[in-house]
Amino acid sequence: MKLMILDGNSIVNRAFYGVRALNAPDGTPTNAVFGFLNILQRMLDEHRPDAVCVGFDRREPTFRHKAYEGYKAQRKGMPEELAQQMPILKEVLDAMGIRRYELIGYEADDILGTVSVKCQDAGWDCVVVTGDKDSLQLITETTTVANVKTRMGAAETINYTPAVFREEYGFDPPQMVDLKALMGDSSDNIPGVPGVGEKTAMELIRRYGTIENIYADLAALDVKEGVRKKLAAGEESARLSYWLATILKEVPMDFDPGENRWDRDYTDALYPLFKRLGFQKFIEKWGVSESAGSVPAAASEALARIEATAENLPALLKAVEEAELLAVAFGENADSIELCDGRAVYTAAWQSCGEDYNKLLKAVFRPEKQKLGHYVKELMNTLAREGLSREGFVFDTALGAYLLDANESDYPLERVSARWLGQEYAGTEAVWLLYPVLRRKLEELNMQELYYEIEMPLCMVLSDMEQAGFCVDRTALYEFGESLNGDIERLQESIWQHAGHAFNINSPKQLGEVLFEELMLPSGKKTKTGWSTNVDVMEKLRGKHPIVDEVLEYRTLTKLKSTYADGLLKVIEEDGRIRSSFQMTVTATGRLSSTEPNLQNIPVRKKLGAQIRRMFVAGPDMVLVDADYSQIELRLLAHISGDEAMREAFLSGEDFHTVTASKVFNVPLEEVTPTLRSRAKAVNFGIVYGISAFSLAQDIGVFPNEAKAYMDAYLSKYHGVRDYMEQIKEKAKADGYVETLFHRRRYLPELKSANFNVRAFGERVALNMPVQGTAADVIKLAMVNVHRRLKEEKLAARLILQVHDELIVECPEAEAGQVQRLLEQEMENAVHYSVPLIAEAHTGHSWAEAH
DNA sequence: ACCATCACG
DNA sequence: ACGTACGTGATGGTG
Repeated sequence: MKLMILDGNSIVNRAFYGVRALNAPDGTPTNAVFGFLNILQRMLDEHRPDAVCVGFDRREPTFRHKAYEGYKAQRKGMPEELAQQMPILKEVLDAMGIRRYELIGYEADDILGTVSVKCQDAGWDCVVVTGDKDSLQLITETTTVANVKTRMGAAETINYTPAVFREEYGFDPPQMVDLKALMGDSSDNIPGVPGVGEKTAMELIRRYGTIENIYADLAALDVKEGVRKKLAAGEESARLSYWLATILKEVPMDFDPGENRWDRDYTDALYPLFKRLGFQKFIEKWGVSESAGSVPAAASEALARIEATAENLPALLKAVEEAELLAVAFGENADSIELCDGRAVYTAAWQSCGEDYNKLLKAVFRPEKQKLGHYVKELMNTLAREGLSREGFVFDTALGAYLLDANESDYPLERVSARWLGQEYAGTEAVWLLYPVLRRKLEELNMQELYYEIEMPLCMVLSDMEQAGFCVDRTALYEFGESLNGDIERLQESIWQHAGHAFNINSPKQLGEVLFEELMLPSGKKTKTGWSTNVDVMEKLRGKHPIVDEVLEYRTLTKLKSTYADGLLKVIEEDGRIRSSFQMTVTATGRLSSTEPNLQNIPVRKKLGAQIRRMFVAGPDMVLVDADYSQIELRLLAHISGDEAMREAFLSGEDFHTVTASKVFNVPLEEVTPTLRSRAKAVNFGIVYGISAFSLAQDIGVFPNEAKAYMDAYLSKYHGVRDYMEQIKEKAKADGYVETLFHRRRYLPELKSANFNVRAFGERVALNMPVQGTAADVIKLAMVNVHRRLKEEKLAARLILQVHDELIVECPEAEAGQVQRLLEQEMENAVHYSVPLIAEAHTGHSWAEAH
């Protein structure tokens, strides 16, 4: 028997912050209740308990408050919007027939602790569902803790058993209390030991087990003197924190797990209540009906689930053989696999199948076997590691969901399923069911070419790039990092000298105090949480005090040191290469992004930073070929807007910014000065972003009325651009979205906002996205074509990096000339528009040399 | 977890 | 009168 108890306050909080605003027909906010029910539903599906109940905090002070004034001092601050939903949630639980428990003087945690022990005594298993980490101390062999996190509506949970906990923390669950005694908990105002943070605390508990052991003989600890001092000073605080963090397991309450049995035995009150709240989704999903009484869950007819065994493996292989299409997903490390052919969901694990498991994999991953997946590029990477073929994927449900709405931050299968199927299916069953739905939607939006000719083939290209990686000269990078130390130290000393005391220069807060309160530098305005100390502000203070330049240089150097020197050294692999991941479903415009590490923001603009690119090199006997588009976004703007003057400017072969300057400032081409050219350049870029005269003025350092004059001149010379700007905004408002030339779409809910700023933002995006997005489409298409040609022409060259308008290929020296031509050709001919696209390639032994 | 800052196109 | 350029990711500090 299994009982599930939820921490009502903690879950409702997660739900409140994780679910977008939602209201009942009468206007009452309901997002927290709605989110709570979603999480409840998920937990019921996952754990299938026999009994369910919920514990709540009470408003009254608890025994902890009485002993320690500071305890949760700030928690009165429950937002009004949430507070009004608490009684509604309780009403819902009552109507559902789920018991709730609250006890004056105690917290929900103490109820959870007590219930978990009573379950154990009664021979029941217990699942504790909470959003806080505190309850992890309750984990035992019979009590698991399901820790819920919400990320934009989707709940993710980790089920902690003693083993899972130990794996993550490196000590046992009861020691969670010791950990908290040392590190404290700012959200509960548990002080911990001042100056000891999470890292130190974890290390101490791993090594010494408990605070008792630590304080038994402080002198004997093998720790830094500073830490010993802090521990000594904080002993009293640690012991208080230990007591505060300990969850009670025997609060005075009658509790019998059997009395909490629950089998969706709703009361008559539930239907009208859900109607009132506008919870149609739950009425349908849970089969709540007017006539009420006990209604069983509207369990959809789930597919048969077949687990591979020695006996049925031949049958499973036969099913694979016969299937024309299979949805596939891997378990961890490809040690297990799940398949769906629309008739059943099959699972197989290496552990139970042994050699037969490999046989099954070989059958599934034959190139001609058509497959569906979720995040296919990741599946391909796994397959490459396992030495299996990556061919045969015809659809990626994550990629489909991204093209249909690029505004989501990520695309977990459950969420995609909920959105497009109206139900939270999981695993390969979800993939199987999503396929026809998403395919049809993509057709409706004219996205076939974008999807099947660009995004799907790109999976393989990116998978190859991720495996190839970029060779980095470790020694040179290390030495570069070391060479910064002296200057950083010198600057720090001098900055402290000017301030008259030591402080953390990396802290904007402390720096702001020094600059604007102690040194009284002029009106360092701009604030959100304090003084702004960013470059723009600091540049204006130049010459007012020697500390200013030093801080700016300190910033430059520490950025290079921490992010690029130290940061990149950490991720160089055994073979001397750095392997980034390219994200296909992140940006709202269609660009790729690069993570862990980000290789799309390696310095180049400033001299010192650009040194880093000398350490990005070709492998032995290889060279790098780097090709980039020249002003692709402006060329696309000329094409998309149909502006004849702009088009001719590009066709003339003259420098575009110079031509623009000549038009805007009304001077002959040959009289355009560098200043004029650079101002025209700023206007060109500003236009693409939907800039205002104010910001342009800020950017190029003139008065706003002057900037306004530039923009007016610009838009009258390039009046097609002006027309386009007006027309695209109108269209975006009418349609609710904008799109690229390949029909990549971005919805713009911002345009309907009541807030002026949000609306204005929406308008700028309406201008920018079609341009930036088309550029993204074009280079992606070029990548697919380059990849195909390198293969066709049997070259050893391989694409290793894309930086939005730039492609980098690594190849044997002998191939360089051919590759250079191939890159330029494919990039320039990916599309043919009314303005030619120009790409230039260079070869070198390092990125710096080839760029 | 969030902010501020700064690196890139 | 508003508040002021599009798109990203990593780091260090803070509560």
